[in-house]
Amino acid sequence: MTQIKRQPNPKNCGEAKVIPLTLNSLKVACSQCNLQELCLPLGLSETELGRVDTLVGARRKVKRGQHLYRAGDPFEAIYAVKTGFFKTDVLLEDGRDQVTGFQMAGELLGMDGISVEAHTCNAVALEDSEVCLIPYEQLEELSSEIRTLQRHFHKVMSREIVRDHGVMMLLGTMRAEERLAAFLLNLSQRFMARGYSSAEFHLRMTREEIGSYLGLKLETVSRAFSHFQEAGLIAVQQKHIRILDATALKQLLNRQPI
Amino acid sequence: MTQIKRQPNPKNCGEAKVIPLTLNSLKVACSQCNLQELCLPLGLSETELGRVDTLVGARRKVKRGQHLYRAGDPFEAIYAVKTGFFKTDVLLEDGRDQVTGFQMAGELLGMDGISVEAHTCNAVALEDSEVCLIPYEQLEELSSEIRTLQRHFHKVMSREIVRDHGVMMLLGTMRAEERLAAFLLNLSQRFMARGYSSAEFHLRMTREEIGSYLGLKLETVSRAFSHFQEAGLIAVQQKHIRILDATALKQLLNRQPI
DNA sequence: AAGTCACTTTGACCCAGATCAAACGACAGC
DNA sequence: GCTGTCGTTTGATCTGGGTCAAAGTGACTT
Repeated sequence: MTQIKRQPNPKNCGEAKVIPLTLNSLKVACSQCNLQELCLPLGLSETELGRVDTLVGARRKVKRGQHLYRAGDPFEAIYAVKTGFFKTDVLLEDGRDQVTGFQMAGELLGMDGISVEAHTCNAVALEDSEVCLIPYEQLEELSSEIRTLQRHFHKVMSREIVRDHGVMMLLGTMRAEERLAAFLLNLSQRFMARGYSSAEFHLRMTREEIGSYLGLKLETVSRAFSHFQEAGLIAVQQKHIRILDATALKQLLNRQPI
Repeated sequence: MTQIKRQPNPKNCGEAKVIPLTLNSLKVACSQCNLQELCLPLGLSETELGRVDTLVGARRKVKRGQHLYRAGDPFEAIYAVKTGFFKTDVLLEDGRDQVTGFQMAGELLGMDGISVEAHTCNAVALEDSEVCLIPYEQLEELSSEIRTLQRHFHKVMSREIVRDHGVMMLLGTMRAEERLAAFLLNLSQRFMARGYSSAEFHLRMTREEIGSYLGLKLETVSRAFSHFQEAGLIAVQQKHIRILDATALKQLLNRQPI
């Protein structure tokens, strides 16, 4: 039951607290977690799951606006979102930045850090959140013993690569409204997979963050929302979204630009 | 010394031949390969390297224009480029496609296939090429025994994720000439790492393929090349590129757009 | 209750890059 | 050598989305 040492942090603000593992918190470790079908332990047997419980060492609360990790932080663990919502972003030297993804419950964060043993992007909570720490050293150890875990971890990383290809596609070939439609449908589908409504949800991110992710300016995102609303595809009120015509949204994607 | 079964292929054209492992081909397995410092076996000991030799089962020649694999093909192996040059691309239902990457000697191909046990993109040789087959089942097996190999494989996948983030950045925030400058500098650096000139090289891909990768139209790519040439940054003659002022190219990237 | 602040919407205008079109160059096959 | 094909360059024009600006909308503070 290893607890990851907190990284030393010059400024003492904006950082999250590690919750040491107690009998109480163990109750929500993987074998009892209702996210297990979406998360790392997918497909493990009862006994294997028991061993993964010993891997997931501690949980950590991250308040809205706080960083889970920052680019440059030493890489020690990957994180599974237990509750809440995160964004990851990359920062260029010249100040430009881009949101590379949004993560919700059951999704993993931090795999970018393995390559150079340091995180290469920032992870910020968009609402009060809680994550499970998965110390990487131990994950390696356990996954060399449990083949299913190794296989599944590889799949998770591979899925991340495939997801990134999808974003590249979106950024490289789609027009503004297609990008937003794809984004909404993707969110909708992920909320559904978690048992929430696929038709009605609350955006945790600002128009600017959506724009950054989609390679658009916030005004363009706002205009696209308004246009979708006028066309009767969705109902928007600030961050509250209701999808009225999912089929039409999907058709927007399959339309040839020429 | 396993040989991967060739996938059944309806059309018998455009597919590559598997070369069974012979005593002769063994001479160029990993332990004797001058690419080992760029490829999968990086950082392995002598004895570990010997075991990896038994993993890399066969090589396969792929002629220019042929597919190494296609989206939808069952995933059985990843590939290391031995010689030559590849592109990978994704195809959307509506016919739009995008190049997601270019791969040269020492680089790995096919990790996108792990996630759903089928390839999710196409890999096409841009010149006559040869790849080493790394059967995935055996890679899993061996990497659970050799910790260094496991670690290194994770790093390779993680590096792919980080690379994709770089492309997302490029597509989401950079202007046409910045994208092309970034592309040229990246190629230059990769040629250098392989012992070729970083200042002078031959593009294996068309303007259209560059454009697809960079989210631009081929005309825009061509115009950017011409503009770089007028500005004395490079000399272009068809696919032959000479970088005259790498510093200026780098400065193009660090310039604030506002 | 009023003020502040962060986010969003909407309008007017502009420009980078797309589109359309035509000419040009390189190379393979006959 | 000629010819067809494919890729590239260059010009002219158009437009989607960026930019700039101002007003609107909550939500939180005092």
